[in-house]
Formats: sequence, C-alpha cells, structure tokens
Amino acid sequence: MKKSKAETAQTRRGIVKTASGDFRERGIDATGFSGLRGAGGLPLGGFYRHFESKAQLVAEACAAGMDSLVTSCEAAASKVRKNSGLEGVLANYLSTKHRDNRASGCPLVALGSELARGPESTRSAVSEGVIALIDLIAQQYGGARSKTARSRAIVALSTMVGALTLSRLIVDQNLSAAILRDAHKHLIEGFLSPVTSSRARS
Amino acid sequence: MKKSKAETAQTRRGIVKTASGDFRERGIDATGFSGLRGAGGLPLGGFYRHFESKAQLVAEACAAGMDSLVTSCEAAASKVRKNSGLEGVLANYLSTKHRDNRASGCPLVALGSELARGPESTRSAVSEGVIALIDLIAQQYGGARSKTARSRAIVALSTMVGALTLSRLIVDQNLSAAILRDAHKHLIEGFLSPVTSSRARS
DNA sequence: TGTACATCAGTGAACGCGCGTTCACTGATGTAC
DNA sequence: TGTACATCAGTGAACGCGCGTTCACTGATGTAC
Repeated sequence: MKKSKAETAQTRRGIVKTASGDFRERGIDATGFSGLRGAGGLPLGGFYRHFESKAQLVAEACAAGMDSLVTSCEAAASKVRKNSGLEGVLANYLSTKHRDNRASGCPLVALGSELARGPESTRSAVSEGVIALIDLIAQQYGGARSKTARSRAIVALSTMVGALTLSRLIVDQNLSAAILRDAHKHLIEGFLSPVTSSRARS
Repeated sequence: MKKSKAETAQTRRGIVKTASGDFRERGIDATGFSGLRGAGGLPLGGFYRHFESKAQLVAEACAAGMDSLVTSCEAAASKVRKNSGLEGVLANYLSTKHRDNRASGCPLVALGSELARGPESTRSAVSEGVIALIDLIAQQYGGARSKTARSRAIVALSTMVGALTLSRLIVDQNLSAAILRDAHKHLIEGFLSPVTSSRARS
C-alpha cells in the first residue's frame, strides 16, 4: 500500500531520527536494522525505498546528530546572559547528564572512533558540524573571524570532547565527575582571563 | 601437537600483541578472528586454548595497548631535558604521525566510543592506564600528589584526547593539522605560565 | 636414567545466528487524458 | 470532474556471508614411577 508524499517524508525523517539516537546509544556496527526500525516499525525490506544502503543512513543520521548538537549549543549560548554564552554551552556539554545520555548527546564522543574509520561521506558531514561548533565557540571568544578566537575555540572543543570521552569510560565515578568539573573550571577561567598565557612565555 | 610451555606463552603474547594493533586499526567489533590470527597464523579453534572468549582477549589487548602508551609517554618525558617532560609527551602525542598511525597509537582515541559501551572488565583495565597517564603528566606539572597539578594533568589529557579524536575525523587536512598545533601550543604555553588563570578571575 | 601414560596446544571442519541486501508482491496514491 | 493506469511505499520471506564458538581429533611435551 503506497503512502502519500507527506507520509513518506515523515517515515523517512522518523528513520533518520531514531537511527541517529540508536547509533549513538549502541554504536553503528552494533546496530542492525532490527535494532532501529524507525517510526511505525517499518520492516526490514522497506528501508531500501528510502536509502540506498546502510552507509547512506549512517551519513544522514550523523549529520542530523551534529545538527541537533549545534542547535542545542546555540540555544544554550543565547540563554545565559550574565557571564557569557560559553558558560551555557559548557554547563550542558560537561555535565553528568550529558555523560549518561549517549543517545541524545554529542555524536563526536558517542561515535568518534567509529567515525574516524568511516567513509568520507560520513566524515565530511560530521566535519561540517565540527566547523559550525568551532565558529559558535569562537563567537563567544570574540568573533568567528578572529584567528586567536578560533584557536581558542579549537582548543576548548578538543578539551570538551576529550573530557566527555574520558568521563564515559572511567570506572571510578569520582574521577569521572572530576574530569568534567576540572575541564569546565579550566575553560571558564581561561575564558575570563584573555591572552594571559602567551605573555608569560619565556 | 602440543607445544612447550615457553612456546605456548609466546603464542599467547603474540595473539595479544597483534590483536591490540588490529583492534585499534579496524575497531573491536569489526575485527573478527580471521582478521587477527596472531604470530604463526593460529587457526580459529586454537584461540580458545588461550582465552575464554573474545571479550577476554579484548580486555587484555586494551590493557596491553594502554601499557605501551604509558611506557612510550614515560620514555618521551624523560628524553627531553631542556624544557620539560611535557614537551616530549606532547610532541609525540599531538603529531600527524600519531594521527596517521592508529594501530600503534593511543587506544583511548582509537577505541574510545567502543570502550565506553564495553564491559567493565575492559573499562577498568583502561581506567588504570588513564590514571597512570594522569600521574605521569601531573609529575611534569609539579607532582602527582599536588591537587592542582592533577587537575591540570586531567585537563591536559582531555585536550590531547579530544584534539587527536577531532584531527582523525576532520576531512580538511589543514584544519586537522591546525587542531593538533593549536592544542600543542596551548598546553605548552599554559605549562610555562603557572597559575595565571585563576588569579585573573573576576 | 628409561619407560608408560596423561596432558593439552594446535588443527580444521562444523554449528547456529544475525547481519545487509534482494526480491516478488500488494494496493493506495497520484497522474494522464 | 471522472475514469484508467502507472507509480512506488510498504510487506515479509529469502539470499549469502562472516561472525563467535564448539567439537573430535592429533601428537609432542611433560610427568609419574
């Protein structure tokens, strides 16, 4: 039974959305079609009416995941006004809540090592998201065009990704939480004291 | 045909060693027994004379990978004398050579997202390695006992892991290299200017 | 030290299972006239 | 606007494949006496 164009588009969007969460939750390789079947429980075969292959779904799901991360960071950045947007972004990203919610969290951390081995189609979609994040953070540091602001943003994003990665695999819950706390504190302090470090060079 | 105890131990070590590299190169899930077969090309069945399951091999291979990372960082830290050990560690870790050699590189980055979903047996082995790395870096910052040195070490390791992760998946080679460069520069500058940031707090 | 036997590392075929993908089929949707 | 037909989203069984694991078997090693 054929569905209307509107229904078809909705089915497709549902598949991408649920797959995006499923991949982050359980990993790409480890998630089979039986594990995802999007909105309405579409069976195995119908999948190929919407996507050429699993690889194509992976690419779209990763792109969607990065989009939603960028969107939520933008929202967090604009909500906080007393300090700066960075505080809002960090409070979300470097939280135990984020650490414990893989499915709706940062795809870079949830899928990082799988993505690095993935096809370029996926990696280029994710790369665009990374660049958008760098731009967003650089804006908090004084402007997406400024070279130093971009460098600081790159380092900040690296610290965020690394800290969340480590906090997810460390068994000791105290250390896991300390990693998030230390990274948060460091980035905020570094943000409040502009250009201190390079002056102190020997 | 039974082998001598010495030969048996050597076979086992060979399996763990090659598996450790193979897992980092292609991922744990994606590497089947046909893909690894350690020293001497041991066939599928013989594997179970040495290990209870694939999971056990994974845990041992990850532990071995972390051991070799810690060892190589210790060596790098003690080689450099003019600046400090940190410079040596960073020069190795945040290099394009490390980025392009997954099989012999940092397991945290090569397997990070897979490890986070893995069993506790694997994660606790890796956690020990992380703690050893934090200790090693904290020593460069002034002592593994000092609380601030440990915090700085945690942040530094986070930045290292995140920067390498990002540099591996970014498609644009210029940006990929810039990420490593920026992280390296930031950590060295931060190292040379102790305790600047917290004083500048508003 | 020499002999008899138990151990167990290595061999390679076989197992069930879930994967990604293909297929013929269905019937409502959308289009041509 | 009404009818006739082509399109194609969804269905569910089936495909080949490689996975992790098990198995009966082999023969040299290591041990008991």
